[in-house]
Amino acid sequence: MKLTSKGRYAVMALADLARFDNINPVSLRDISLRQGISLDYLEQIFSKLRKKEIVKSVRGTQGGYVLNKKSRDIKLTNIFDAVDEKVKTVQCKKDSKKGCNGKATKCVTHNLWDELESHINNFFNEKSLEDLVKGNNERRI
Amino acid sequence: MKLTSKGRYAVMALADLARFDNINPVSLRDISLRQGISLDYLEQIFSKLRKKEIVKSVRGTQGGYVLNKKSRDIKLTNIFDAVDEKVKTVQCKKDSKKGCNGKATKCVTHNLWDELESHINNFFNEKSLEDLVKGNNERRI
DNA sequence: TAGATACTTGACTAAATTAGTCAGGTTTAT
DNA sequence: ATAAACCTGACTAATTTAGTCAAGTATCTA
Repeated sequence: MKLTSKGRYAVMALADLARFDNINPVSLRDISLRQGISLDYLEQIFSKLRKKEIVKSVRGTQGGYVLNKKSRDIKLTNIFDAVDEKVKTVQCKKDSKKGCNGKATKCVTHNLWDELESHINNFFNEKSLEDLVKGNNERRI
Repeated sequence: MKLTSKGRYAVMALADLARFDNINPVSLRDISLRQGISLDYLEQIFSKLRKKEIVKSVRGTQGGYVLNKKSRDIKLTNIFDAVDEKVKTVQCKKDSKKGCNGKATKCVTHNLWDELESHINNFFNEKSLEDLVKGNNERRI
């Protein structure tokens, strides 16, 4: 199971976007400066977010990105999903179709990871971008 | 945040041990065969489990490993801890001592990861080896 | 006491992943 | 026109993982 910087950056960037996009699009350059994330890396991340319709892009001068949904409707699950940040546990090898590791039965840990996975997913399903921005007033415009 | 095969193997191996150690020590060779885990890798893992006093070793012919505590008293947290399987979220860079990424304030995601971390740790603190073995009757002696 | 079994330790490594960088575009407001 | 900003794909250094390999030491049993 992994949760890496890419996921964190995506959340940070979107939280930034949620606070600063009122009317005008927000440029990645601004986000890069404010959040201290490499511009090139942000571009990769936003490319994925756009494909999943979490943000919209506006090209050209004065362009940038805008949220494509209300921040309350963007759950962390959606974000992680978009950037391929899979919250998945280690899989048992499925040599046979019957059980784990080629055995006839499920391995002892099988249900455990399933349980954990739902546990974590529940957590991320509940949290929206709005929750994050509201709950944490870093705001200092 | 990571949860890799090492942690899963440790749990599988200990669950195996919990079921088969009645009087006699269980050899890693047996565990290796039953669970399909490389013997050499198991040795690394058990070396760590022994140092944390989760198992005891018995050398020589007919030797092997024995649980050092009751399976009800071995929590998954203890196991992961022993094999350096840290359930920790991505850290913010602490350039300054004040906040994240050298900023004066905490980053938006800071509390989020803390929350998630406790969420997961709670889960692992509750589960004991006994729970696993009981709940999942792969037993087919 | 010889030999086999099994633990013990440390060094090494191939493959995968991460967290980016780099280079070269295209679009559009001014 | 030109600069700002999006867009895309290829590349890479560093790290981690999931082991393997080698060379032991301890102890039981014949």
